[in-house]
Amino acid sequence: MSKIERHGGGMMRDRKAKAEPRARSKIASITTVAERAGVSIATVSRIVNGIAKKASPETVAKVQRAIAELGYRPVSVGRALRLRESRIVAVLAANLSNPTMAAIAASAESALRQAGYVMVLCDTHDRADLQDEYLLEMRALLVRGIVMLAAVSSPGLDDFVQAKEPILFVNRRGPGSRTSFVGVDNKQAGSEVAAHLLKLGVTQTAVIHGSLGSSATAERLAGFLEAMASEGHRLAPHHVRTAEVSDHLMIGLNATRSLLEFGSPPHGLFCLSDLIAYGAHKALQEAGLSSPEEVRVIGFDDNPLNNWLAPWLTSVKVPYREYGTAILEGLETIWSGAPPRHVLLRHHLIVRMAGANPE
Amino acid sequence: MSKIERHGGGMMRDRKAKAEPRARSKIASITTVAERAGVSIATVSRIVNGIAKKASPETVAKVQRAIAELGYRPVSVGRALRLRESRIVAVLAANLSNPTMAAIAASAESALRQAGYVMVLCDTHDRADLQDEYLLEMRALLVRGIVMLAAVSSPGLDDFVQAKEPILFVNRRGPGSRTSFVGVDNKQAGSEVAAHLLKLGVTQTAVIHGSLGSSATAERLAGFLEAMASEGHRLAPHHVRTAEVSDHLMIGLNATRSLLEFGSPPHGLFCLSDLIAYGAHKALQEAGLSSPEEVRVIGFDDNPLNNWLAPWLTSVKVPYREYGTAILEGLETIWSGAPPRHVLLRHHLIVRMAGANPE
DNA sequence: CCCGTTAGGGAAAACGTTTTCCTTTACCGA
DNA sequence: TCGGTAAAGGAAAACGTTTTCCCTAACGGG
Repeated sequence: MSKIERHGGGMMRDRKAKAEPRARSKIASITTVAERAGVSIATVSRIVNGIAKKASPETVAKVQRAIAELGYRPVSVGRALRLRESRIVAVLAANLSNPTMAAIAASAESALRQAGYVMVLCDTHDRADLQDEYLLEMRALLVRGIVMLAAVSSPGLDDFVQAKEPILFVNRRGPGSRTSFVGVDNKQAGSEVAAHLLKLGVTQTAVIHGSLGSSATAERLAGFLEAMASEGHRLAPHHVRTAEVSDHLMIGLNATRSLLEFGSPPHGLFCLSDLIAYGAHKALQEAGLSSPEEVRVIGFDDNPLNNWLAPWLTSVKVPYREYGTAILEGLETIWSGAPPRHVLLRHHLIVRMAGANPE
Repeated sequence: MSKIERHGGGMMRDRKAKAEPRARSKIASITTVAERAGVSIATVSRIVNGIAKKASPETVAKVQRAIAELGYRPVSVGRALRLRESRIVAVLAANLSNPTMAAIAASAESALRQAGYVMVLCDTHDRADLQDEYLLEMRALLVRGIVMLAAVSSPGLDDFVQAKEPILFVNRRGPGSRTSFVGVDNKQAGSEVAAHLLKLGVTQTAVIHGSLGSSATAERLAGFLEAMASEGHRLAPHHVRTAEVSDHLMIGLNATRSLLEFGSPPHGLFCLSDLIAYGAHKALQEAGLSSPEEVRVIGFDDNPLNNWLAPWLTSVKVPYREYGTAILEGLETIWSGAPPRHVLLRHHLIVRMAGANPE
């Protein structure tokens, strides 16, 4: 205060009164601990980090007592600055309102936490500009790794990949071939769906998909179409549809509505995500078509709620729970300097046959 | 390398070969910018932070050019260390597999991001020990604020509240009365549900709830029971149920199953979360009971998927989307030093009447 | 001509770590 | 006794900021 008084008046102050770092309850720093234990901060640091052979048992005991008494915990920020790397891992998700992505993010959080990391979660809303902004922000945070949970292609992303930043791609592959990846075998899954329908004798099929910019979408579609074609069934162009909206639910609804305007409905409808399938289901209901009896709807992801709310929906289950550890391992591979790997998690086709009215 | 060679062999190394901070592509620091622009780092800092009246227009131009050329962005960690406070806001959620919490977290992320903050998201799994561990970790990160998205009571939490750490409680109230809160008026909502049922002539009702440790649960229940009682309807003890599991879906399933063992089913079933309602619905189906015709099921939260998958479920809609800005405002209130406030967001009862078989 | 003010900007400290050197003992073998 | 080595631990630098002082030059008023 006295320093401000010197000027004699408040008019001249051109910055906000923020002045010095905020008070907040003082927390113990390594210096406090060192003083209390009567050693140097170097020794405290070594003991905290378990560097052996550098302190006598008595010293270790002294220091640990001081730590306990003061409730000391190293300030990550100091460490990060010195090491030029924090214990933070960033997860950039394309769309957190998608239950599947949210579930994968949650799984990643657990796995990262157990390994001592902290997750920063960002929603890029599938926008290239936001994604780039986030990438820069994350670099400024000195994050230890970046997990792209469904990346969109963007100039900044290319730069980061080029610069060999530690990036792991999940579900959608990264640019170029030298990127690490965790996901499912979308193409294989697509062809399994085709096989399943054919086994049921369903040959009149249609597909509804979201943006083909996503490698996952493109691969699912390719797998399905190729498997169908190899059995002699080629889908008419108007049987492979999408809609000009970004929300998958609305894609399902709108695309199915317009699909039904083209003559007789298909007997099998492959929706490239569960959300699309929900939308499709609604459109089918509107049209008085029951699923799965009249139109067999197949989704992708297998939202856990399907067991409770969508007993009519056959879906490709992706193993959310396993994503967390796979992501962690993927990051560790990157950190170890090993060449990039592609890890494919096992999926399963969950077949549900219950009618819309299950009584 | 040469330093290691000195020892002549690998046996003696007692630390991992990590040695010095990792290489990574060198990113520009404030020093680089200062040198390039031919000014001091103090000047660069002032210009970056928009401190007026301290640099001539030409200097500003020079510096900004240097910044652009180098692609400089301040390293948050350095700033955080100096200010003893980062731009990170931590969100500690009780259960990220709950779609409602995930949605609120996603909403918070957007709002925080727009205000220039970065969200760290943690899943406490409703465990006191994990929550405490996270709290300490977040303090070590020098986070600017902590959002407790459904807190569990824990010793560490009490400490933090005592220490006046900037904590905002969401959905579940914090310990003591001097804590900031954002949520809905659970009690009022509970009584509205009662009123709704009574208006429909439904007086035989039951309630299924999760842990009563949650203030939200307790308030919803109290609101409902009191409103019922005030109209002369008291629920039998076995009509207010829970189940000894943590998963809300299973609570709904198990509690409803055992409820149905007690004579005639209620005509109205208030489930204190949508997930509980989904479980209840399944149990009702098993028993051959249709909803809403025979048993009117009412949920809470109104999962966005209800419109698509649960046309039989009337539910209290909480405004997810509004949580983000409310949370941001709540934090800003705390930071401004104003006394704690309780903000109640508007809820709505969404009435759905469609039968289980909507054709 | 002198004093006071202001604009413009630099030097340096501080934030909390980790790690590299360096020093001091103590001990052991020859 | 000497030389060498190991154990134990300290001093100090560095990481990238922000901010407090401080300095200089210019300028305006008396």
